[in-house]
Amino acid sequence: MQQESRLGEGTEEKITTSYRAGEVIYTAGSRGIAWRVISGSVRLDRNGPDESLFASLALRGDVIGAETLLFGCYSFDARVVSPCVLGPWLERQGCPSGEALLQTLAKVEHRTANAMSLRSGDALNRVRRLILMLVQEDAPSVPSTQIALPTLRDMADITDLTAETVSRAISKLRKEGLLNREGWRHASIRTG
Amino acid sequence: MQQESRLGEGTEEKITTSYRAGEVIYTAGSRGIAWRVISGSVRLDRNGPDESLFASLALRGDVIGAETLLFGCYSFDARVVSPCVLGPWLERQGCPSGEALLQTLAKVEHRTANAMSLRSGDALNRVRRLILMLVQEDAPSVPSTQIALPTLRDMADITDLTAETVSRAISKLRKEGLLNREGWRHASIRTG
DNA sequence: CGTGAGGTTGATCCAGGTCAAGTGAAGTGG
DNA sequence: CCACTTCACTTGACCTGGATCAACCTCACG
Repeated sequence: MQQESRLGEGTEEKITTSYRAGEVIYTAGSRGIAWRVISGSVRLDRNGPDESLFASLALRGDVIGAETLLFGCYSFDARVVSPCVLGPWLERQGCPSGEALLQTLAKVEHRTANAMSLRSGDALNRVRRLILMLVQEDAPSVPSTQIALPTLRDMADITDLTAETVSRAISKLRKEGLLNREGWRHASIRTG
Repeated sequence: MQQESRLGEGTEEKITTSYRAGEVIYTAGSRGIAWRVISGSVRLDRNGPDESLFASLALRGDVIGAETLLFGCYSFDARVVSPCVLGPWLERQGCPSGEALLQTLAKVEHRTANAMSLRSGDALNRVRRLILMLVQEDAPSVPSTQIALPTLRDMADITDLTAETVSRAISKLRKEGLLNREGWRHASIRTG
């Protein structure tokens, strides 16, 4: 957790927290509040008996840790995939409204379908879909935009490939012209 | 949809509907209510631009079609994987309670993690996990139990394998002794 | 009984896993 | 400011698990 800032936004004041790539936001079993992803991306992992397994990917607008309102603690580990900003969800305590919950529920189901699609098809398309997903959710409808790429390890976990295969896929995407390298682990993407 | 029955259950009367394997419960875009899965299993598919893609698997206790309360129509296709019984969810209309929605939300996130785990590891373990998932959710803590196996096609879609590979995996599981054939597309499973 | 959909099994091929040997960038201590 | 370390990424060579293609079998149902 790097910084906290108070931003006036519309009529209400919001508190947000920025996280850097690789940071742990929370771990399963610990206590805390539910968060909304303002920007960036977060991976949720189920820490199974043996090791930690990728469970799903939260992007801008998604709510993470909602189960804490029910169980009092988190069910998953949350780690930053690309630098992100979080804000508290449902600041005013008490019984959350049905409407907000229904929207969150619909979003989670959509997110599930997206995550599953990242594990179908060949390596090149999985990685392409992942990168487009990260960009489009962050900055929709811009012809060319910048992105902070996740680590190969994260992309490999998400797509169920190896880091080597992801690296090769990204090389191909660069040759294709989808990605242009822009410094260390940053790229610009052609979305047109 | 094969039959409707009214069952006294506790103090309240419930209406349930039984579906046979392969039946379509609803399609994306159509109107209807939200359902709770009483038994059996249902696959939800996103009908993408090209073809229908597996999005997630609903088991006993899961709610499907909740998005209809928000959008007025379904977002996914729902098809029966193994014979199932559904009941309406939130019979009395109006704003659903926060508690019930939170539970449903937590269940969906759990379901996502389960579905993702069916697309990790080698073919044998994916199929094994799928079968154990279908059994455990249906009849927990029984040493040996019966199961109506889904079609190879369904199992292949869910695990992102081919039908041939699933068939070979099931043969191995039979040799292992996990599965015993009991007639056409039925089996008993050793859960001890 | 005949037909068709689903399941099984074998042979072959290749995408991606695995192993290994680099390279480049960000730090770190002198 | 510069060695030195370290971690992430890259690239090559090889091998294997599962896809693909094909032939066949089995049950359910009309």
